[in-house]
Amino acid sequence: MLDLQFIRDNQDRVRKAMVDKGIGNDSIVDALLKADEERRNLITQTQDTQTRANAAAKEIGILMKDGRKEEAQEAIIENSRLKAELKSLEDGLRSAQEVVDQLQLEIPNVPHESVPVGRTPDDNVVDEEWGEKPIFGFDALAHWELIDTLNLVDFDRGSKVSGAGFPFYLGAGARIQRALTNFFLDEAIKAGYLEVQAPLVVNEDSARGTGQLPDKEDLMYEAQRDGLYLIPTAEVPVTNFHRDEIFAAKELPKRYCAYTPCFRREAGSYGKDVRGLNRLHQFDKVELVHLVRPEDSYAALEDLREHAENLLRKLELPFRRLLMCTGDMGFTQAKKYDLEVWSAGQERWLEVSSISNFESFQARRMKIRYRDEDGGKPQIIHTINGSGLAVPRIVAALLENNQQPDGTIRVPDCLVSYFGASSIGHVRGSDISAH
RNA sequence: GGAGAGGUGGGUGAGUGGCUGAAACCACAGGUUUGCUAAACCUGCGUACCUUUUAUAGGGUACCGAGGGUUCGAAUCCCUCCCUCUCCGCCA
Repeated sequence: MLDLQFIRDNQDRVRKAMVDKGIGNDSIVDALLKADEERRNLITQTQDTQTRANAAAKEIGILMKDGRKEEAQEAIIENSRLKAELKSLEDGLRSAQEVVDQLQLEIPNVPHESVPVGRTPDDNVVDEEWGEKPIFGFDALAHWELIDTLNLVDFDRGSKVSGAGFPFYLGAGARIQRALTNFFLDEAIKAGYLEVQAPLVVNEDSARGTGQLPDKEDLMYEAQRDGLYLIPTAEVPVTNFHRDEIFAAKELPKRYCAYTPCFRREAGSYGKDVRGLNRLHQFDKVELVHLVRPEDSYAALEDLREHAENLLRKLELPFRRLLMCTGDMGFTQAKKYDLEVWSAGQERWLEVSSISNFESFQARRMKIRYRDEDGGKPQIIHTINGSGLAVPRIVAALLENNQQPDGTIRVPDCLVSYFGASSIGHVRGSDISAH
């Protein structure tokens, strides 16, 4: 949510943002400004009337105390008229306010000046590629084939028990995910993040706070009876942790890491895009969240990005970084990077991290503020978050990139102690034969 | 799930219809003074919005869990909802 004053003062930038992001149309801005003007007019009138009514009520109190009953009675009658007037003013104000509130939620965040203008994913800028794509002397398999051979994941029974996109992970398949999760958390803790375990369901206010509502209901599973949503990412509970709070300046920055399963309803496309571990309705992820002063947010964005990239380097996975264009970056972001990992069996890039600066857009909705050392009014903070990292796609890439001629999978050095072995399926089936 | 109690400013906590945006204390910030692992005293100290032809300034309105209602006037009375605590039951 953008500041109303900002929208008033920067109409052109806001209109351009909507065009560049390809969201709505700028008649919303006109409607908003008109409703806002009406709202402010009504506020002025309403408050003016209230001032008079308050004065009258006070006067009546004094008259009553002095025992001047008749004068008081006259004043009461007089004041009743004011009250009726007030009623209609308030009704008008309420509906004007509703219009403003609703339209304000329909205006997207303004992209940072460094963000390329573009319409489609093709307009995203590839910032950097790192690492060597592996070259095999044999036919490289896709991870779903490797998974089958090594019996790491059971998709069919997942479908039976829950539905498509809810797999069971078995034996080494389960353990490699646990190893990755622990590795990610430990790295984050080393970097100074505070680990949190968050609720996996949130209420409507929280979903609105981080921008999942309104309009993105379809993204989330809903427990309607209890008014709760399954979290699509730990970003939602972790950022809302500080909703409606005012920090002292010295308390910032706040940096949190959280491992949670993530639930996504998104229908998505069919075929290869959703094959295997590429796209699931439930997946594990470690999320990183920063709450910072406004002037620090772009440095924090780079810091988080660097952290996530280092994880990929340690995992020895080739990856590239995309700077997302205006049309592909989303409603709430001011600037966003995607990290994509090379998956050698499928010969495609898989998104494993999305790192965004929301500036004050989320924090304004959540009323997360801080007070500067100099005192003065509380100011809205900035929020940044990013994955560090999404687990199943890392597994997919790891399986595909590290497959060996003998059918085993090499485990990267950084994971060996977490995983407890230097390869998966070294003795064919030994990990899972017990099952 | 059953029964009861309660939700006031950063904290504790007064306040049962008008002079209370809210006492007091603590915490915090600034100042004075004495000086020595600090104390005493003074002052300040909620948020949002509107507005004043533009100010680290003034004026106004709203907010005492949330939303409605009664009243000329509500933190104070009524209704609904949410939350917290205690006891009982159940339970990883």
